[in-house]
Amino acid sequence: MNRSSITLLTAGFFVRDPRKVARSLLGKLLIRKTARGMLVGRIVETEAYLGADDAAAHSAAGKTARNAVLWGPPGHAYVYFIYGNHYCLNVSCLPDGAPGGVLFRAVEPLEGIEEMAAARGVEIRSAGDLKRISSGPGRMCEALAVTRDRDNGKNLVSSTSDLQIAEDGCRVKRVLVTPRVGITKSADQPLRYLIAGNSFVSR
DNA sequence: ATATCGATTATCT
DNA sequence: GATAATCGATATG
Repeated sequence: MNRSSITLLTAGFFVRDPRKVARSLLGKLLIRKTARGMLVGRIVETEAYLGADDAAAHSAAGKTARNAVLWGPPGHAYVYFIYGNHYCLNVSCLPDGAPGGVLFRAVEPLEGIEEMAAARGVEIRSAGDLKRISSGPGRMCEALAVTRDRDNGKNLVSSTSDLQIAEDGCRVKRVLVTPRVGITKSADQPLRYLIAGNSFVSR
């Protein structure tokens, strides 16, 4: 990570098909600013959820109070609570008024690793323990202290936001595409994107 | 190593 | 009342 050349993504980055956004987000940075410093992870795994023709998307059944952010302006956080235990973070895609999003499934911890491990209750005794910090949507949210109350609807490409998506010039060599994880509807579609060979992806 | 299961609650039928 | 874009623990090979 080249710290001197970190730049925020623009809202325009997200005015595209979620499949394009999901693929393009690989290698980008997810940043949480805290009073104690920055938490930074490199995005290594995403899933696209299409507004239309995607039974697995939360937007499939229409706009509700829960999923309204998916219809809102691009580059905003859609956070939902699942299985009575976990939060999951998405970013809204497509122009204001059109539903669509990308789920963040895993990041590779880069900075603030001690803080993130502590938030997860993970003790770092070996290199392998690093992989348990943020390899999975629920784990990643816990590591970055992402919750619905705090972050749902937040602009992720605003310089004043404490949760941001940025880039540092990192180039991803090869991308793997597989079916999405944990869904029952439209489970066969290849809409999960991950950096080939990266060991910080989920399961 | 993989398989199965319980936790726990917002949301929708 | 059923389900869910998950995780961690436990059981078994």
